[in-house]
Amino acid sequence: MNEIMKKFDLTDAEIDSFWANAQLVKFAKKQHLLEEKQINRYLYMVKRGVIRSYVKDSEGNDYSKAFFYAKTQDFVASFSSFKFQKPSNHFLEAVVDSEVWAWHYTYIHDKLVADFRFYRFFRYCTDNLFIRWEEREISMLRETPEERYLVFQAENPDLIHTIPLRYIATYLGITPETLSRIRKRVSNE
Amino acid sequence: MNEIMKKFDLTDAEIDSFWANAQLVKFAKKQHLLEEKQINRYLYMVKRGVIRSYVKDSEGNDYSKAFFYAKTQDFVASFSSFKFQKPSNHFLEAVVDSEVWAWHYTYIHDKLVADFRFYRFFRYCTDNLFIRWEEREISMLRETPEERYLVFQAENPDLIHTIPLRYIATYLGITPETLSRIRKRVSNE
DNA sequence: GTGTTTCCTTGATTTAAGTCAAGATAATTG
DNA sequence: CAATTATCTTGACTTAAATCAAGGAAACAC
Repeated sequence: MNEIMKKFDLTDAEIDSFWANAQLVKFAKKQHLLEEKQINRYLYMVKRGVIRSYVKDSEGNDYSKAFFYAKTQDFVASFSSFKFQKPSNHFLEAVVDSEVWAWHYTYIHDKLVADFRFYRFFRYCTDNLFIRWEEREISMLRETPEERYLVFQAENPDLIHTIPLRYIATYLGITPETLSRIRKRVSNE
Repeated sequence: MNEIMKKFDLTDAEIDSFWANAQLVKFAKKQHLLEEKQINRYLYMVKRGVIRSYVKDSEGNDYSKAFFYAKTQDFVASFSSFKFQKPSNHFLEAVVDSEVWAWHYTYIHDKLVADFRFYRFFRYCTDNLFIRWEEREISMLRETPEERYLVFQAENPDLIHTIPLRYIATYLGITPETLSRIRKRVSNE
C-alpha cells in the first residue's frame, strides 16, 4: 500500500500521517462493521481476519458480495453509503475475529478535497475494486457454478478453510446444498 | 450536462471547447461502436438513438448489461478498456440508428491529467454509473424477473417500444421466451 | 470432556426457467 | 407490393438448482 501511495507522489511523512490517522479496531467473529440502512461513517482496511460484504433479500436470505482480508489490501466500505453519507444497502461483517484500520469519513473527505494526489491514489484503489467486481459479474454469466468454484478455490486457497462454506456458496450464486454437491463431484475426479 | 460541468467550476469557454473536441459520429442499427477484444479508443455520449452494452458467453449467447440513450446523459464506454487501453470484454452496439459524440482517448486522458476540475467532473459521472450498476445487481438478487420487468418498464417507458424485447429479456436476466410469458401474465391482470 | 450449537452433507422432491420447435406477426428490402 | 428476414408468441418437454427434511460432523462453550 505504501508503495502505491508513493507512486502518487505522496511523501513518507504524508504516508505516516495517513496511517497515524487510522484507529485500529477489533471486531469479533459475527460482529458487524456496518448494517443495512446505517450510514457507513468509516473507511476500513483489514489488518487481520476476514470481512464479508453482503446484501439481504426480503426473506432474510443473504448474498455474499465480496470477501476482504489482509492479502487483498483493499479499502472496505459500502462505497455509495460512504461517499454520500446515506443509508447503506450492504452489510459488512467480520467472519472471523478481525482487526481493521478505520478512517473516519471527515478525515478522508477532507483529504480528498484538499489533495489531488490523495484523490488520485484513492481513485486508483477503488478502480481496482470496480474492475474485480466487473470480472465477477461476467463470470456469473459465462461460467457454471462448478467453474466459478474452481476459480475461487485457486484464487483464495486459504479462505476455503477459514470461513464457512455457505458464505462461499452465496458468493458463487448458489445454495450451500448445491456447493456441497459440487465439492463432492469435484473431489471424485 | 453543461450544468453539471459548471458545478465543477468549468467555465463556459471550457465547456464549449469540450464539446468542440467531440466528433459527431453516426452508427446504423446493428453497427458496433466497440467489439469484444478491441481497445476502446473513444469515449461516447448518445445524442440520438440507443446504444446497448453486452457481453457474450462461449456459446454465443449475449447478455445485455446496459442501455444508453439521450435522456440518460451518460458517458458510454467499456471503462476498464478505455481507462487502461486494453482489450474490452464488452460489446457496444447501436440498437437503432444512432448518433453519438465521440472524444478520443488522448484528449480525455490529457484533460484528466491536466485539470483537477475536469477529473472530478468525470469521476462524478462515472460514479453515477457505478451506483446504478450496483442497484441493478442488487435487484437481480432481490427481485423476481416479473418485478424487474415492471420496474424497467416504469423507468424506461419509451425503450419497450423502440428496441427488440429480447435485449430487454437478457438485460433482466431471462430468455425472450420467459419475458414473453411474463408480459402475457402481466397484461392479464 | 460433555453438551450444545453451528455447519455440512445427503436424499427426495419441487419448481422456475431454459430449451426445442413451430407458427404467427411485424419489419425490412428490393 | 411481394418476398424475405427478424421478432415475438405459444406449447411441450427438460433440466439445473432450490427447497425441504434429516442425520452426521465439527466447533465451541461451559
